[in-house]
Amino acid sequence: MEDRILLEPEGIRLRGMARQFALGETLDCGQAFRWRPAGEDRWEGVAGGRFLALERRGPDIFLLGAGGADLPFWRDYFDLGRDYPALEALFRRNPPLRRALDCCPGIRVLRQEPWETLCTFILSANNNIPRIKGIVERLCQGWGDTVPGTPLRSFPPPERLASLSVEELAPLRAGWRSGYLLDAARQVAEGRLELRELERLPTPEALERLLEVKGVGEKVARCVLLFGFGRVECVPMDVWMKRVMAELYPRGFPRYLRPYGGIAQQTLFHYYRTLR
DNA sequence: AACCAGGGTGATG
DNA sequence: CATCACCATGGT
Repeated sequence: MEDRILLEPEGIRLRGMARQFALGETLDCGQAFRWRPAGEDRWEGVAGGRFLALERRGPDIFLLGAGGADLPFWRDYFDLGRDYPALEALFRRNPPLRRALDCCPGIRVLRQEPWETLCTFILSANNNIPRIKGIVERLCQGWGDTVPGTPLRSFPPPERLASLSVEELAPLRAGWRSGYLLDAARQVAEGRLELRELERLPTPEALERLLEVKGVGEKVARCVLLFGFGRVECVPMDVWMKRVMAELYPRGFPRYLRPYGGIAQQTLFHYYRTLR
């Protein structure tokens, strides 16, 4: 894997990884909300306070503008250390998953920042993806920090939001979710919720703690654990996945899939949501 | 106009 | 534990 990661003047080249990194399907499949298309096989966005452009060139993926100092961050964010080809081989032993993979291979599960993930999935409750994106963008534009070299802004830190009122958040047009957002911000800002501490906890206990945040139920908590803490065994059960599980896996995932249920889920979710 | 959207809460059986 | 109205907003 390391031999595929090359530092070049333009940025970081991921040699031969296009096959295991479908840009559009990964960046715009409802796990992250700040990436936007910027041309053929090109996407742009902000994470961790940094701007990044991704581009597919033939078999390679380029992380344009990223240097050696940024590599550790993007390696974590894009889960570059995981052997996705091996995972795909495992998934292909399962017929429903094989059908989904034949249609849309290369979907990765990102490991985003816990705070941003918590907020965006609080905002996702009974909401649709385009509108979630709009709310998140307005949140960043309103209270985020500038990102060098771009008109974009970073995701606002908890302390920035903790001092606000629901009235001040009205421009977000997030509706009743604004109150939940503020509760989370205050818990984190006041040290009552230590996201760094959750990192260390076993998944069931981290889940319990997340459920204590207002507006966070089972589904949102599992999204946070999966997309923000890399707990790839977590399977968020939204309306789509409930249908998929009822129809295709009435007895749950087979045992060999369970350690990676969250990654399997993301491909199944995308397949059955877009192509049904 | 009614229904839906990667749900959650609080109040009822 | 299961169900249900309700929540605010925007799109069909």
